[in-house]
Amino acid sequence: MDVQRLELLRELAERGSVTAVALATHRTPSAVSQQLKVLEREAGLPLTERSGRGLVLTDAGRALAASATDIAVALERATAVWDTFRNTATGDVSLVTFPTAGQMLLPGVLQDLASHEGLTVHCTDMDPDLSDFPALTSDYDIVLAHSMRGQLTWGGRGLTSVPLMTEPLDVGLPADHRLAGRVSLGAGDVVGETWIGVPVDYAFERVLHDIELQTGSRARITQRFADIRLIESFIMAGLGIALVPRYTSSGNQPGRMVLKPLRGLDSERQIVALMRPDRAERLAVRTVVDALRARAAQVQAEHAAAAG
Amino acid sequence: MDVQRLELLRELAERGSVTAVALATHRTPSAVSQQLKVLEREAGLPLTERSGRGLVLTDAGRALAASATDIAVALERATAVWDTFRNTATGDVSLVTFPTAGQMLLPGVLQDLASHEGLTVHCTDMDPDLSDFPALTSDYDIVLAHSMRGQLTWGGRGLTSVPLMTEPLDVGLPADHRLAGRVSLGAGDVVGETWIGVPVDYAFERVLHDIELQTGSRARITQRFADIRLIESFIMAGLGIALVPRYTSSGNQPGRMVLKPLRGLDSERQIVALMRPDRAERLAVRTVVDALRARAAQVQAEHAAAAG
DNA sequence: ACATCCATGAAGCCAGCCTACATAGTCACT
DNA sequence: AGTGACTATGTAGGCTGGCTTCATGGATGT
Repeated sequence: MDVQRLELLRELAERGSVTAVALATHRTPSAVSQQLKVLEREAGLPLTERSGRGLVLTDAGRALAASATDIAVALERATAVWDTFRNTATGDVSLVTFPTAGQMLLPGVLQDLASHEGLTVHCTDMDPDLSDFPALTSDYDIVLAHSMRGQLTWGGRGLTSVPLMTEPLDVGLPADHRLAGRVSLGAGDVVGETWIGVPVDYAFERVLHDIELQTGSRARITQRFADIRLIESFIMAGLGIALVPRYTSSGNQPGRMVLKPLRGLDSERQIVALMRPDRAERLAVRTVVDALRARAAQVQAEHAAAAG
Repeated sequence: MDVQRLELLRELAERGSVTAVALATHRTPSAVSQQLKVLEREAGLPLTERSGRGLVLTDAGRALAASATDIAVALERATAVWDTFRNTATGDVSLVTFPTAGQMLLPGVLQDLASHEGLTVHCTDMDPDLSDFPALTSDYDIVLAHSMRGQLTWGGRGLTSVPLMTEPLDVGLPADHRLAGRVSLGAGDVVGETWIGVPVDYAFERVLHDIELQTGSRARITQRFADIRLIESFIMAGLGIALVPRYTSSGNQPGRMVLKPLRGLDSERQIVALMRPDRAERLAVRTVVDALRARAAQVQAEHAAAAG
């Protein structure tokens, strides 16, 4: 009963094809195929079966892959033990973020982690919503993901999820807008405005939907952008209003743009760190996550202080 | 980070010497030493240190050995998964028992397990109290142990313990004894008798101690035997009375011996199956333990019916 | 001081896992 | 229907890594 082989089976469960597993583990497909065959012979029952030109796991295969995860967790916990004894979080940690969260958190996090000799964090950004967050955990140690409240798409898949912060979505207005003097806005105040939206199927869309549901009117959306800077430039040009994540935006720009909270709506997003459970056990990974949490708390505190 | 090596470290933690580990794992001491050295180099910190001509684990070594157990548990759980899918508990299970429990349970258990093709149970007996029950778990899958209530010497050591039954300790009397007509006996009734005891430091001794404590008198013990049959033969010969485990003894022998419960005393022993946690996960082992539990319950039920 | 018991080092053997290459089945597109 | 791309999987051979054997050195006890 070999751990390496079980690991291969788990990779197969996640990635779905022998070739993908081979790519990910720096081996040839032949090697993977051979090892799986050995495992199957040891098990004494079929773990995979062909389906078209690929192959899929049997029930037994899936069950075994699941317990392989437990083994991986125990293993990583063991290495975390000696990392703790050396008191050094070392190694490489890969992280993928969506742009806004990265801009808000990562510079500070990397500065905070600079003191950790031997700990290298590799960061990449990837468009949100276009990418399947859970799937990314196969290729990155940490995936910064966001979700609107209530839609807990992950966690069910056996992934570890650490909440970092909840960020309110405000309404961004030009500074000379007729509503710019208000403290907060309700759905009725804003539904008639010209909106700058996000691409269809982006998560923010739901808040606009809620506004429409609450008022019974349709919002007029003329532009759709993914990039927050682009949206803000349109707001400041007086071309419309938009939902803007409070901490991520450039904030109130005196004379150009103001942010107003939405009331009576569930208008905030959860930002979480998403990980495969075994990866989450690594001391280096936990160290980075802790830094993320600290930084997120700091950002929230700063904004609370500024508002109060 | 290799599982095999961690396993070796765990064996070292249990057995205390490289040579012992080598013996147990069918390797040469040199091989063990080399592997431990590799592990140490990987860990980047000392896991063992010399002490006299042997060596002992450092704190880090012990911690790592402990997490090695978690890995072993996860691993055995994985093999249990596929055993479950094959629906066959196969392989060899080794068991060591003290004589009385073995006589009471094992014949029935082995009969019950005869239907399991490919499951072989190797049984051995060993003198109780003389042997250190927890230590035996290194060499046997299942250790049948007994303890008096309140003395939970094991469990603390990270061992898995499954209770099988609690067996009352009765007083065995010759059939023509003056107390033979009584339903039950108190400490005062029996303390003045001539006793046949067990070797000093046997667990039963505690009940006699309690009797002495309760009455303030000393019991007169003239013979000390470990073997229950021998004790019974002395009772029937009218040479004294003794504590007799109710289910294990030959029971009431019309015209020769009667058993009377002790009241007002905590006079019973716990019979448990003691296992290393990883071994306990094996389906074959669990199957045997289940059979033991069933048999034990049956024995208790039969006696309850006979008494009622 | 000697015998003994321990851990460990060096040299060499061998199994197991990998790569490279070749084969066979499945699918999509013409 | 045929061709090409893509899938998994066999076969042959090389290389790494863990084992054994033999030898060394320190610690203990008589």
